[in-house]
Amino acid sequence: MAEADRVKKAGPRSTGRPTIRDVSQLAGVSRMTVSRAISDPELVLPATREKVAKAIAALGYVPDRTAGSLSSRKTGFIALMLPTLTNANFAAVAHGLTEALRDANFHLLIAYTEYDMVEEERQLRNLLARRPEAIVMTGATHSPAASKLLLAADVPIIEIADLPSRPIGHVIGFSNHEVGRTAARYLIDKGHTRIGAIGGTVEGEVRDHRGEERMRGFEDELRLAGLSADAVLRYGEAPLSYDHGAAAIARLLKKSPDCQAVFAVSDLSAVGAMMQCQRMGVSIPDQLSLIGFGDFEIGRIVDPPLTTIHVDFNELGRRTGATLLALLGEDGDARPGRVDVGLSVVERESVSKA
Amino acid sequence: MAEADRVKKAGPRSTGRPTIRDVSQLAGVSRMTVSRAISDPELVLPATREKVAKAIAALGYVPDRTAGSLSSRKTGFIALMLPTLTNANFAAVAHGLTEALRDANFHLLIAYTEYDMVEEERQLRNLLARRPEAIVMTGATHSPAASKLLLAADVPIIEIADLPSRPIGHVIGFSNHEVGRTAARYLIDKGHTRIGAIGGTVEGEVRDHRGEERMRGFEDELRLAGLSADAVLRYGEAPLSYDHGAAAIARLLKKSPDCQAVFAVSDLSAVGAMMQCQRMGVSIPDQLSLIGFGDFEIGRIVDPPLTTIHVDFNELGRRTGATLLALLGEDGDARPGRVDVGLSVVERESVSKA
DNA sequence: AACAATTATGGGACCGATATCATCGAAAAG
DNA sequence: CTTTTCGATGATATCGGTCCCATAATTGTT
Repeated sequence: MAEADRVKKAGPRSTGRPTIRDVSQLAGVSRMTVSRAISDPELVLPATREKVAKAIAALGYVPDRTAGSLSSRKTGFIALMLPTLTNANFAAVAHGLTEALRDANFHLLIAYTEYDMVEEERQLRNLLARRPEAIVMTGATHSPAASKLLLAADVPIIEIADLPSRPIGHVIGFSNHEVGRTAARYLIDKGHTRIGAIGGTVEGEVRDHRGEERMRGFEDELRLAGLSADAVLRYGEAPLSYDHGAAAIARLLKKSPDCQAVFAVSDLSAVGAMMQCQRMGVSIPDQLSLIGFGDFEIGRIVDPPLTTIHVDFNELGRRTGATLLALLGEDGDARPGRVDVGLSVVERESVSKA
Repeated sequence: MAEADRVKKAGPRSTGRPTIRDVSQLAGVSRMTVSRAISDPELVLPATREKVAKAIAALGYVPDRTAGSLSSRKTGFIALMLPTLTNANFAAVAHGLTEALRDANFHLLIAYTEYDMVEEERQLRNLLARRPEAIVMTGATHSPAASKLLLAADVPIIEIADLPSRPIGHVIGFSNHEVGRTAARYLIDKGHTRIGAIGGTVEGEVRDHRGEERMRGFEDELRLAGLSADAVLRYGEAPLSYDHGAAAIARLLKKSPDCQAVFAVSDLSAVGAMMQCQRMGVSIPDQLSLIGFGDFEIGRIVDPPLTTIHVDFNELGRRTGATLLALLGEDGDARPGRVDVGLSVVERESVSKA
């Protein structure tokens, strides 16, 4: 019988909370049996399992995963790096991921970069100290040091919401460049020729790389169509919101009063711009067409409803979760995958008909 | 000199990543010195510190907090239980908290109940296994088992966004009952007598206890004023959003066509209701006054701007963070505190003037 | 100068689980 | 009836840090 376990008392550094040893002593079995009864019940006789369950309930025992993690070298953590949580789409990703990982008993460790690469690196280091079993990064632009840390981490890495040409690991995303191009094409197809855009990357310092990518795609498509990109305005800093859009559109229209159509890199800016137009007596879509990005709920609510480019962030979160589960499950398919969840134009009424 | 540390090789169960032992051997000091150089540099001579720093950089060493947590019995985790992340106010709380805890090197462990008490209990158990140093619960209505778990956890507990009469630990919140009463009083003051409300708790099964509390406060105030609470409609289930408000207001106006003013337990429902009224040709505020709760950004955007009840969730998150830091810092003031962050009416234009 | 106090560092046990291998009894195979 | 196989359980080392106490070196005290 488990003699060694029966006599051992809690050491001086113990927390006082019941441990697996207390359970084993009360149940009259070894610690290993308790461990198995919890994490792999089929290996234990039903009668034994019952005894253990009783002891657990009697003591109010809650296993310590910190200890378990150290021993098994599996922490059950997934690191998720987001620009911010106060953005419905990123929140949706986090939500979808949590959902997908819930039953596998993984926990998400979320960190926010606030669109700052230095902060990203700092946060990454903190995250790494928790020994996550996989890392999910939003975007694909990292500092050299951060890239090095990621490579050295030796765990699956998934870059999401982007489609980098030189990815570090797996990719589940969409092309932000294509978003911009699609927006431009859409406005061009509607017959506009004086076309502008508002986004948040001030000259010289890029914070929101994905937003900047959308701006570039937009510009590229304009040029391809032989149109001027003069009315593409970069103003303010991420995170972009209503106020940004309002200020940006005011500037833009002052600079380029003949502008017929505008792409906003975020629906939030787009809506802010819309409000500002109302205040300035600029009618949408009659005097100015507006297309956004992100398909935020608010775009359905405003009047006129906002035409926008939709990406299924929920799907993105779910796909990421499923990939993670596959990666961390059985064998761990090592081949880095690349998934493009695509995008689509949601036609509503903020763009004038061709 | 550290002879024992110099010879020891990595064991068979090692991950292969550099450990503190590798650093100590390369730097020619003991493990403890490395540990101190990292977490308490003042205890180590600058020259030694330098040697350690070099070794750390050379190896790309990242400390393992799992091991550190086990040993020090300080995990650096704060558990945060939220109904959902896809709600700007809760996201703001999470954001504010993260912000406040960032420099103290704490990590937030977030779990979502989806407004389900059974799920809350399950999530709580999972959270507890991570040995958080404090637990932040949204709301104050828990299952008996959950309450027992919380009590037994033996760590500071903060209940937020509510003002329970029999709290488990610290409280930082506001009275949801008072929110309802304030809304009712406001509408009454504006001269309305046929007053209704829409909220999401179906008869018999309460999911959103805080929302239900707001409904009750609303009803209580109506009764106090000698008004009928017949037009208080419970419909649908949390989480409440636009569609809920739209459906609910349609029902309500069908049932009580003479209703003059309506309180929605959430701005999201209120905005949905507003849209539905537009579709039905009911003019706001001329034919129907509308007041919401939560002061979501969208309320500023819609037309007419939504009158609502504001609670500073940001402040709530910050206060919670500060309290946590104090609690986990020096001495750990044991007296459970109680903070009411209050509430205020944001007068906009969705309520007709008296 | 002798002794106490302080500072810098090291040695070893320990935190609470699980990996791994050993053991033991019962059932299956020969 | 022995030998092999298998299923259930146990003993022990180990994961990678930090706590606690010991020790050596330095500084301060009278």
